[in-house]
Amino acid sequence: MSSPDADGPLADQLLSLTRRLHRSHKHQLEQRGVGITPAQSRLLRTLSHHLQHHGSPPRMADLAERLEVVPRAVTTLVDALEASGKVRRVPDPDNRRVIRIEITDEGRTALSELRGARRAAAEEILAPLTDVERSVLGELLNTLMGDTGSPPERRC
Amino acid sequence: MSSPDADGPLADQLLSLTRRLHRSHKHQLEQRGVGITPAQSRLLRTLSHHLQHHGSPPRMADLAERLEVVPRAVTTLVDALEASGKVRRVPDPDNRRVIRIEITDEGRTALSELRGARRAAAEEILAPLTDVERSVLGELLNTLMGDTGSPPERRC
DNA sequence: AGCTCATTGTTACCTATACTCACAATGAAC
DNA sequence: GTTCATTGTGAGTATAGGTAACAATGAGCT
Repeated sequence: MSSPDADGPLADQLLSLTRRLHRSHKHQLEQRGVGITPAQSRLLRTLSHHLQHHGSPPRMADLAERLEVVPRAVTTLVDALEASGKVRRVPDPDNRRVIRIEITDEGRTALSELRGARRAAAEEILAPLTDVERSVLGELLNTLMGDTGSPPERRC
Repeated sequence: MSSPDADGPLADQLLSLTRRLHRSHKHQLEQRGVGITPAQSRLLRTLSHHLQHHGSPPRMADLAERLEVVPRAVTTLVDALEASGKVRRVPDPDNRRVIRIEITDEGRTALSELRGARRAAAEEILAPLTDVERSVLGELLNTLMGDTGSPPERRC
């Protein structure tokens, strides 16, 4: 704690930086005509990630936990993605309350376009950094994001 | 460019991190009953910063540029801050188009409470990092935020 | 003078994201 | 089988931002 006052400005810069990153990401998505918003993009990637690690498509609740939002927020996102044919709601045969979210072929196509958009946005923001600096930043972010996975509704 | 594919996940982590930071900041502001939103908090700090560096209170357009939003977005924020007595709209005697935004005593009080909230939010998020790591992160962020100050309306 | 054009802030409206609350359907436990 | 927990969603709200149109003002030019 040699300089505790530095954390405030540090937080400010972090927020400003990510504001730019988010804007750049949104901009890239619009430019490329992928037709999805940043939050939908994040959901699609989460979908793919879950499938790789669990084999089965996630439930709405799984997505909510992963995205760190309340389940209700996921509904809206899935609504939009389903309307544009990127995902499909599939009822779970074992438990009629749950809905599995499957990615469609169109969704997979979007995912790859999306990867480009995300990379371009990252490149635009991270341009001033060398490869070494990027990996250092990556390490720091890994440390920061490592453990705590507390959803907002369980805060307090 | 030893591993260009790393930028995508890096961007993801950056965005996730700031989602948490933003949420924590909001949470802190609510807890302490400061009665302002994160965006208003940012405007207040910008106000103070401008005053320190220019001596005179900023115009709406100055704030918009500094915050990297369109002028219209500033109007809403100043509306809210003025309604709660934190700032004051003062007409410029030299140019009747411009409005100077002055911070009130109540606004200054809010600023100090706000500093605590921001620090607490930063602390909550940055907890896993040592002092050295924080300064490294600070350096990286300085590099990233250094130059480009392009407002959104001038993008493209 | 007057006429044109740029600047400045704002009114009105729209979008994206995420929240809370209430609720219906379902499963689980006693 | 009545009670309780889980799961997803309808309805409504708040925050943050954007566009488009506009009125008021200043500046430049003839």
